[in-house]
Amino acid sequence: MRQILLQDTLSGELRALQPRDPGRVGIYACGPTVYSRIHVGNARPFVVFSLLRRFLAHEGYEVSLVINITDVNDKIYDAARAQGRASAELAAQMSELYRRDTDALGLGRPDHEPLASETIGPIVDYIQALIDRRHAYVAAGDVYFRVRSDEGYGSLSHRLLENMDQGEDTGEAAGPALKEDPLDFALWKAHKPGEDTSWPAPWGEGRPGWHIECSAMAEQLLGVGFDIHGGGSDLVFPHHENEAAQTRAARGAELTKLWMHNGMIQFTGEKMAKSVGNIAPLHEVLANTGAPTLVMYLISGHYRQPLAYSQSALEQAQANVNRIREAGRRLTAGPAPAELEPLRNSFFDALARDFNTPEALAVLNEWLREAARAERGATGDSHLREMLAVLGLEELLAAVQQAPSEVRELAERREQARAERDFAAADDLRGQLAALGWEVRDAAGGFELLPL
RNA sequence: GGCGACGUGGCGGAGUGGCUACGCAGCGGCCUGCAAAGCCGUCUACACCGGUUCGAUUCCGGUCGUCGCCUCCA
Repeated sequence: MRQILLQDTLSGELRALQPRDPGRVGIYACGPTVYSRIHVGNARPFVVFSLLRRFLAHEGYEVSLVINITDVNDKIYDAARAQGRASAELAAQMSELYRRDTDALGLGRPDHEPLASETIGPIVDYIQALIDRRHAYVAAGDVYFRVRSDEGYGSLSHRLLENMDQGEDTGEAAGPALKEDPLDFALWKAHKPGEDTSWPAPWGEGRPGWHIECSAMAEQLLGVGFDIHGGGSDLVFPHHENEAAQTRAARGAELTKLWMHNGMIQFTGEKMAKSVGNIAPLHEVLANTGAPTLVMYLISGHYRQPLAYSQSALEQAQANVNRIREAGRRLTAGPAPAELEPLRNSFFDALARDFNTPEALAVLNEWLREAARAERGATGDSHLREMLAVLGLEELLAAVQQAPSEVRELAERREQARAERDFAAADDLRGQLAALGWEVRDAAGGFELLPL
């Protein structure tokens, strides 16, 4: 087992992973709010944490990955209302599409995908605990968290309360100020006319606020003080700051041991976001590029850095994917040469240093070069298979599909023409093959047919 | 304004106090009927200005620029 270092947002430092329960790692990552289909930016944390899980499993850990689905939220009410639909129906549909869209990444499902709407009981209990401990108060059916009652508030996002731009909508029209302090945030929102879902609670009918669901769901599935909490860097404040505060206040313990945040996907110079409108829907991109190319694109930069989205970036990823695929074809199934072992190890060492996928890919390239250089007869593919599996790119080694017989026949005829040095006919047959969607290559012992 | 991060060669993108990252593109060569694929070799760097140091792209300070958060947001 390698020592695994990860950048922790709270301390701002690289920290060694030391699981709460030896050999077992619990990860909670914030998933989408389901009011529309997800985009490439939303896919980044899904991919990062799915691959991190693979790497940790590779290193011998038993991993439990939780990615939640927020299915009760203002945006869902708004979107459903605009479409004249029930909010629960919209949320259910978008949840299903989210699963389908992320399934298409080919990385499998998280171990748990809790829904806010199915965790109401624990959420209510959580809020009650906060009220009992005087960290929360009821105001006209709402319940608010008393931010100044948490001494640690601001520590995760590294900001001081006095520096906070208390971004309350100054809208006097917003009604009477229910909060004791503008910094306080809602744990529970009283039911309002026009909202078509609500649940009973000791302080009145309503629904949970955004942040409390994560504290509750994470605790339900992983307990307090689990190993890694992740999500996009845009969630550090206020979402994760609030989660941390809630758990500290309710349980007297830290929610997680390590905070891990991925950088934003940028499109047209700024963060890809629904609110900006610069969206590339995941399912559309996947339909065009295929999963390996998109995954390659996402791991071509370090997870903490911003990553620019563009056609040319996808083309680069496509080229990388093709090169690996080509290289894989020249290998044979079986153990890799012992002299390539150091490179295999360097690959995983790179991932152990804050999940440095670009560095790992550089090592993988070296492995490919050495494998090609050493190529005498047959080089085993075991290392490559192992490395690609951790990156979620195992399908690059899938066997090429067999060409249909009529295609093979054309290729045979072309071989014949070449043997007779009738190159005009040979080139014509190559054109015919291309028209059928097959590329013919002259190989050492004959020809090779590859789908275009 | 506050907080956090970043500015690397034509492009993408790691990393390091002194030693080729890596990939794409380019260039030269090998292979080849042609092509594709592949192999070998190779050119373009560390925003700017100071400081520390025998030596800085790498540490410190400043300048300029960019991004994220401070409001829903992966």
